[in-house]
Amino acid sequence: MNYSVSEENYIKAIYNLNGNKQPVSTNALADIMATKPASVTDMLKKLKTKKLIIYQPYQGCKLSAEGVKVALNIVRRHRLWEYFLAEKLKFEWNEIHVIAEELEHVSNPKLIERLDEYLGFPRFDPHGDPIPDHEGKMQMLKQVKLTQLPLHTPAKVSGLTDQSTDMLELLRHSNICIGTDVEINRKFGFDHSVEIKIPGNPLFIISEQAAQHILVHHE
Amino acid sequence: MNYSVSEENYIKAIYNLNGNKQPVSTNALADIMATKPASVTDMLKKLKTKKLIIYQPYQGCKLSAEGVKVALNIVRRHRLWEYFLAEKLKFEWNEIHVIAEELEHVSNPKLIERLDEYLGFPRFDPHGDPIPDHEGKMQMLKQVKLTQLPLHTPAKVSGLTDQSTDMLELLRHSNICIGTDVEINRKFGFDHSVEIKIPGNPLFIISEQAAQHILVHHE
DNA sequence: AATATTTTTTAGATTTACCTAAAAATAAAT
DNA sequence: ATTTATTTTTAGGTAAATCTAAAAAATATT
Ligand SMILES: [Mn+2]
Ligand SMILES: [Mn+2]
Ligand SMILES: [Mn+2]
Ligand SMILES: [Mn+2]
Repeated sequence: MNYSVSEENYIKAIYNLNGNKQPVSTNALADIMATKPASVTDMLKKLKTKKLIIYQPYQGCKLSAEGVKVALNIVRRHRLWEYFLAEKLKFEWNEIHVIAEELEHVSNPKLIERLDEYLGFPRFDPHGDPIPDHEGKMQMLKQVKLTQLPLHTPAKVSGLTDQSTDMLELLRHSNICIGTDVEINRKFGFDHSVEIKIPGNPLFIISEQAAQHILVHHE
Repeated sequence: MNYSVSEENYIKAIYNLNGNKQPVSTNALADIMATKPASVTDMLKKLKTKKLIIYQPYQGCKLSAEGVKVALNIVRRHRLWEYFLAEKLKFEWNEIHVIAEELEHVSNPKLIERLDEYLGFPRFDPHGDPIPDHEGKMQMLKQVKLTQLPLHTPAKVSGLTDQSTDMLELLRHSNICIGTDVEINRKFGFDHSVEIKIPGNPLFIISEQAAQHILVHHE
């Protein structure tokens, strides 16, 4: 099957709202899609007839098994293009998302397989999110929030729970990227801010608010 | 300005029918766009109000100066992506066109400039067609048919006037691609076939029929 | 010049993806 | 248990891009 750009964006939005697990409300979807609830209802009816979602009026919607498959494919395309943009075209990691929003809809299957191969089958995108393989499987890491990392324990930044422009700006200013080695040098009880050590960089402090959105993994 | 995929495809089609020089008929356009003349008329009215074409009912259409600019930009994107697909993703030259048809509409200007840079500012696409630079300028080669290349004159294959599957098969069998260095070693008066020399390859003969569709440039 | 043919445009519909305003269903508060 | 507020759906409409069928204009043929 082949889906319109609009259908694909809805499917991906439902997936991003955890619609493969819990029901997603019409309003939540309208909010994310920057559209009106009435438009969402129209689209939900359409996606239901295409058997991509499970939907009963007033009950919210969830992705069907087929819907999850379609969603994972879009996510795969999105993240592979993000990797390409960052790795090959040297875009900053905060610039890549908008461009990948467009590229993800170019749906030639052979193109994506060749791109994957060309990139060396990366398993994580530049934001640390896992890239589904051609079967939709993706590798998960056991991550902890930076706020919960024990003192003096070397770890690697592997994800972000806030990927807003403001957050990315802050991180770039602090020289933190996905893959950066970090360690907590000190924790401040007053505001729960943490002092970070990055090899080769001077020590610096980050707020609890920021640190709780930075995921790391260690051992 | 930002144009729809449909508008862009029409502009490019007009350009490909030499609509920057001669008027293009409604039927010719309908033919190329695989649509009905009535639909073409609708679109021509729209492109006229956007000042991309010069159009009077029953008189055909031509691109305006702005229309040519837009067209060259689409052609630039198309050919850069074709180069990427062939050079980096190792697609065959006959597979790349359809994919580039989609990619050309991803219209982030910085993306295209970065891609151009990443590819090393190529000036010709894998079919030998010139790639407009960011200002719309493109380098033209004085090409001659291989049949008209003088004996023992080193030249480079730079274009094809027949891009059929059969032609490709023949060329691939003979190790001829765009950019291949060739030289005519001998011409046979009987059937006007020519013996070709490619550095590092054994000599071989090609028919006049094939040779007249291969464009080369020399000096 | 009159007629026939081809080309192009208009008229009127359809589909997709939106919208606003109002009605209906659900959830929360009294 | 009512009333009130929130959420969601229906009803009806718009704009883009297509279509078919019919009318009009331009060309070609007698
Ligand atoms: Mn998108
Ligand atoms: Mn990402
Ligand atoms: Mn196209
Ligand atoms: Mn080409």
